[in-house]
Amino acid sequence: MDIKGEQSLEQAILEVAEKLFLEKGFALTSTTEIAKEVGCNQALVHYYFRTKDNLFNVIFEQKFKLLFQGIFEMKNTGEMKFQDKLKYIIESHFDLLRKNPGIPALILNELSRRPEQIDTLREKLHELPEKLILELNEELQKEIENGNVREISLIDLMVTILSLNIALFIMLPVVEKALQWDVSQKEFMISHRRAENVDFILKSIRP
Amino acid sequence: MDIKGEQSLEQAILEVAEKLFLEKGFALTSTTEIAKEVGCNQALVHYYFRTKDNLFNVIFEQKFKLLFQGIFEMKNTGEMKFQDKLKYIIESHFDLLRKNPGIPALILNELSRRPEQIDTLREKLHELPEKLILELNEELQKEIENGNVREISLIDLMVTILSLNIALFIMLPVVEKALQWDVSQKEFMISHRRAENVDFILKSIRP
Amino acid sequence: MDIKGEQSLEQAILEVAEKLFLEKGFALTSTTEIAKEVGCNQALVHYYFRTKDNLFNVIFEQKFKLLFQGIFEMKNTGEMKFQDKLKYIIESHFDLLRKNPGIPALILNELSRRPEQIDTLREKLHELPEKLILELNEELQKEIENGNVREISLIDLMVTILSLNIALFIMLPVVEKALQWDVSQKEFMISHRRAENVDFILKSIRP
Amino acid sequence: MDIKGEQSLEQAILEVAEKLFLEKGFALTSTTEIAKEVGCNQALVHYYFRTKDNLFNVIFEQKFKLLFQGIFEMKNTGEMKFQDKLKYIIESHFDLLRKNPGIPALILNELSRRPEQIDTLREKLHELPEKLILELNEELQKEIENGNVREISLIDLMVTILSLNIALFIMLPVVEKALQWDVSQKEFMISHRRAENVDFILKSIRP
DNA sequence: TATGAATGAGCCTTCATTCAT
DNA sequence: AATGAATGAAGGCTCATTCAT
Repeated sequence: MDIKGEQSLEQAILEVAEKLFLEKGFALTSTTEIAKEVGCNQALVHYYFRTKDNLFNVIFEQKFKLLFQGIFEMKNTGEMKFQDKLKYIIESHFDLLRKNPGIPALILNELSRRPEQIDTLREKLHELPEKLILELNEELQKEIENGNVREISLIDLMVTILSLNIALFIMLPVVEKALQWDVSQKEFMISHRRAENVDFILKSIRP
Repeated sequence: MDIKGEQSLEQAILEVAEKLFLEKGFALTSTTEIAKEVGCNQALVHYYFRTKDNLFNVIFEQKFKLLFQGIFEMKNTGEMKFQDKLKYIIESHFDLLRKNPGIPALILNELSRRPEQIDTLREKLHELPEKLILELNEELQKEIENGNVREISLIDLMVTILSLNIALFIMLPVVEKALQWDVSQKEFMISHRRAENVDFILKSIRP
Repeated sequence: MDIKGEQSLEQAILEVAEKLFLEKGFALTSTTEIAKEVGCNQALVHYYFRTKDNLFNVIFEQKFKLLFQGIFEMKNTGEMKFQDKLKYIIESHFDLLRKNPGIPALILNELSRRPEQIDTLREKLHELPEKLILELNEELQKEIENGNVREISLIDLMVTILSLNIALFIMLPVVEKALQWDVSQKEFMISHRRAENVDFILKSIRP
Repeated sequence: MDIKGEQSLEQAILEVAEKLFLEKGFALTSTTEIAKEVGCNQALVHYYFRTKDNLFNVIFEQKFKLLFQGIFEMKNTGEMKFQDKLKYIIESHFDLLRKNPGIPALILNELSRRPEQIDTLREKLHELPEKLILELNEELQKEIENGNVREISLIDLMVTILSLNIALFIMLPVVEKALQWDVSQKEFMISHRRAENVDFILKSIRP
C-alpha cells in the first residue's frame, strides 16, 4: 500500500492511529478502523499496544511534549531587543501549531473528556524551563521600568499569546468549512493572522 | 415525581441531554444514560426525538443560535463612544460565554468531529445582523480617520475578540484541573481575564 | 421449542444457563451459547442479567441455598431414636444431592476458581440453624454417656457424612463414563451407596 | 537464568503448566500465561506440545497414573495383620493425596468438563494391579469367615476409603478460605482427618 | 532450538433502534 | 403517552495457533 518500502507495521499503526485520533478523537476512532486502514488484522493493534488506551496515550504524550516543549524555546535570541524576542516567541509558537494544527483540539478535548490524563499533563508541565521564564520576566520588568512597555504581567501576556494562537487553530476547521474556503484562502488567512497576532500584541504593550 | 410541578418528560429529556452532551460530548453520552438520569424508559428518548442525532441537533442548534445571536447584540448603545461600545461588546460576549461555558467546546468539537452539521450552521450564520455589522464598520472607519484608533480592519478586530474570549473558556477546564483550582480561584481568574481582555484590546487599538 | 406454552424468555435463559453452567462450569459456558440454545439474541442475555457474572451468581446462590438449607432439616424427628435420626439426616442429605447431582461439583469448582464468591458462602453459612446443631450435639453426648455410641465428636461425624455423600456424586460422572454404565446400573449404584453410607456410619459409631 | 543448572525449557514449560493447570484448571490457564511465567516465547509452548490440549493431556495422564497406581501399592506388607494392612492402604493413599492435593479436583473436574479424555482413562484403569486386588479380596473373605470383620464387600470398602480421602482434599480449599484458616490450622485438620478416616473405617468393619 | 509477527475466531459488553402493547 | 422486550451491529479484547526466519 505504501510507496516507500514497507515500514514496520507497528509504525504504520502508530501513524494511522495518530491521523485518526487527530481527525475524530478517541471515542470515534475504533481499533477496527485503524486496522482496516493499516491493512492488517485488528488483533495486531492489540498485539503491539495491548489496549486502545495505551495506543492513544503513546500518541497523546508524544504530541503533548511536542507542543509544550516548543513554547518557550528561544534559540539564539540572546542579543535581541525585547520586542523582537516577543515577536520570535509568538511566531515560533504559531509555527509549531501550524505544523500540528490538530493537536490543540485533541489535547483540550481528550483532557476534559478523560480526566485521568491530567496527571500526565501536570508532570510534563513541571518540566517547563523555569529559568527561561524567570529571565523573560526580569527582562519584561526592566522594559517597563525604562518606559518601553506598559505595565503588564508576564502571565497575562503569555495567556493572551496562547489564546490568540490556539484559538485560531481551534476555530479554523469550523470557519473553513462554514465559509467553504479552499486551501489558498485558508493559507492566506493563516499567514494573515500570524502577522496580525504579532502586531496586535506588540501594539497593545506600547507604553 | 411531583404530579403537579412536573414539567413534561420531553422537556426533562431535553434538559438532561443538554447537560450530558455539554459535559461529555456526543459520543460519550448514551441514550441509555439520558433515560436513566431522567428516570424514564430508554425507548422514550427515541419516541420523542427518533434518533440520538436528532436529539443532539435540537440542542446543538439551540445553543448555536444562543451563542452567535448574542455577539452583535448592542442594545441601548446608540450614543456611546466607540471605545465604550467596543468594551460593551467584548463584555457582553464574555458574559454570554460565562453563562454557557460548555458551549464553545461543544460546538467546536462536534463540528469538526461530525461535519454533517455544517449546513445548518451556514444557514444560521446568514441570519447574523448584517446591518449592525455595517454600522459598526462605518463607525470604526470614522474613528480611524479621526485619528482616535489605529488602522485595523473590523474583521481582524472581531476575530481577535472572539479568540480571546473563546480561548479562555476552552482552556479553562484543563487549566482548572491541572492546577487544581478551587471555585474561588477559578472565578477570580475569569473576572481577571474579563477585564484583561477588554484592556488588552483597547490598548492595542490606540493610534 | 418448548412443549408447554411459552414461558418467559427470562426464565428460559435462566434454565438454559443453569443447565450449561452445571454441565460445563462458568468458564466454558458462553453467553453466546446460552442464547443460541434458548433461541434468542445474545444481547438479550445481557438485557436481563447485565453480565455473565451476574447471571451466574443468580444461579449459584440459588443452588447454594438449596444445598445447605436442607442439610440440617429435621422435620418430625422429635421422638426418634438417635440412630434413626442420624439415618434420617444422612438419607435426607443424600436425596437432596440425588435430586441435584451437579451442584456439589459446581460449588466446589467455582468456589476455588473464583474466590470472590467465598463471601457469599460465608454469609449463607452463618444462616445455618445453630439451634439444631446444638440440640443434636447434646443428644450425641447423652448417647455416648449412656454407652450407646462410641466416643466421637459431632463435627467429625458430620464431616464424614458430608464426605461420603458428596464424594459419591462428585465421582459418579467419572466412574459412570469410565465403566460405561447405563442408567439402570447407575441408579442401582446410587441406591446401593445410599444404604451403604448409612450402614457404614451406623456400624462405625457402635460402642 | 543459570546457564548450567538450567533444566530444559521443555521441562520448565511442563512444570509451570502443571502448576497453573492444578491451580486454575484448563480453561482459565492460557498458553500466554504459561509462557510468561516460564519466561519464554509463547510460540515455544506450541513448538514443544503442538496444542494446549496436548500439553494438558501429558500432565493429566501423568497425574492420573500417579494417583491410581499408588492406591493399591502395598510394599512390604506381606506379613501384616489385615487391619494393619488396611490402615497402611488408607494412610498411603491419604499421603499420596496430601502430597498432590490439587490432583483430585483436576481429574474430577476436567473429566466431566472435557469428556474426550475418558478413553485414555479407561486404558489406564485396566493397568491396575488386578492380582493385588484379588489377593486382598481373598484375605478379606477369610477375615469375615473367621469373624474378625463384619460382612462387607471389598468394592464397597474401597469406595468408602476413596470417598473419605478424596472428599477431604476436594473440600479443603473451600473450607480453608471460608473459615479463613491459616496454614497451621489447615495442617492440623489434615492430620486429624488422616487419623479419623482410618479410625472410622476400622471401627466400622468390626464384626 | 527458538522467536517475533501475524491472524481468525470467539467472547463479553454496550448501544441505538424498533415494535407490540 | 409511555414502556418492556427484543435485536443487529459494533467495539475492545484475549486466545490458541501458524509461519517465516
